[in-house]
Amino acid sequence: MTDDDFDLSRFLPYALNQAAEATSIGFQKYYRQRYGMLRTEWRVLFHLGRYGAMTAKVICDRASLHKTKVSRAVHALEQKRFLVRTPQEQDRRHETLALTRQGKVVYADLFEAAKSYDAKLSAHFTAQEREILNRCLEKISKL
Amino acid sequence: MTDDDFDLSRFLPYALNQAAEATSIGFQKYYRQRYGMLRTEWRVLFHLGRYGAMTAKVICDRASLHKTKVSRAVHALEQKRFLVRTPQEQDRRHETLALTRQGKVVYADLFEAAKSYDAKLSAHFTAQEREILNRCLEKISKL
DNA sequence: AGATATTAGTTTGATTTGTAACTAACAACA
DNA sequence: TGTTGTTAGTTACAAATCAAACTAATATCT
Repeated sequence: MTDDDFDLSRFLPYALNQAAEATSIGFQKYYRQRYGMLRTEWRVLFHLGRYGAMTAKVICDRASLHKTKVSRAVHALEQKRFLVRTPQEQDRRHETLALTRQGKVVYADLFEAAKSYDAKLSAHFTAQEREILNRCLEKISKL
Repeated sequence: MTDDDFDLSRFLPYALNQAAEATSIGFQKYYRQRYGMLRTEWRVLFHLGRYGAMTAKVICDRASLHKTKVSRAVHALEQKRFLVRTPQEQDRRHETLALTRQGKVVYADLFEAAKSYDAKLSAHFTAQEREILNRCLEKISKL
C-alpha cells in the first residue's frame, strides 16, 4: 500500500474542484460587477437565453439545481427585469419563464463574454486535450 | 456568429463545476456521515496526513484556501481531537499543526476511501483519457 | 364527489461562507 | 527607542446555502 501513487492533485473530486474554482473566478467577476448577478442567476439566464422559455422545474432538471436555488434566482432576475413569469393556462402550478428584451440583451452580452473567456482558456490546450477534456467532463456529469 | 458551436456543456467554468459537483457528492457523504466533517476540514486533514505537520498559512497557499476558512477548519478539527497546535519558539505567530493519533487513524481511513472512490470513477475512463484529464486539470489549477 | 397523494414553487430557520476589521507578534528603519 | 509596516491567525457581521416545512394546484383512487 505505497501511498506515493495517490496524490491530492490526482483525486478527482479535489482536482475538479480546484479547477472549477480557478476558472470560475474570472467569469464571475464579469457578471457580478456588471450585473450584480450570482452564479445561479447567471445559469438560469443562460438556460433561458440559449434554449428558450421554459419552466423552473425544467431548469432544475437540466442544470441539476435544487428548486430553492432556482426559485431565488428567478425572483432576483425578475426584480432586475430580466425575465417575466406567465402561469400556464392548463396547469396553473407551472409558470413559463421567458427573458424580457433587456434580459436578452444581457444574455447576448454574457454569451459573448463566455465565448471569449472560454477561447482564452482553450488556448492552453491542444485540440485533442480539449476534446478529451470535454468528453470526460460530460461523462462525469452524467454519473 | 453562429451560436450552435458554443453550448453550456462546453463552457469550461460550467462543465467543470457540474463535474466537480457530481463527483464531490459521493465522497462528501462518507466524511460527513462518518466524521461530521466539512469539505475544508477534510482538505486540511488530508494535507497534514499526506504531507506532514505544517502551519495554517502553508495550507492556505498549497490548497488555495482563504485563511478564515482554514482557521475555522483547524478549530473544528481541534475540537474533534484530530489535530493539535504548537506555537513555534522562534516566532510565536506561527503555530505548527500536527495530527493526533486519532487524527492519523481518521486520515488513513479517509485516504483509503478516497483511493477506492477515485478508482471507481476512473473505471469510466481509458488510461489515456485519465492521463489527459489529470494534465488538463493541473494546468487549469495553475492559471 | 371526497379523501389521499403528487407536483411546482415559496418560505423559514439553521449552517456555511465571504468580507473586512481586528489582535498579537515580529521586522525595519529613523 | 519608538514609529510604521507586515504577517499569522481570529472574530464579527453580512450574504448565501441547505434542509425541511409549507402552500396551492392537480392527479388518483375509492
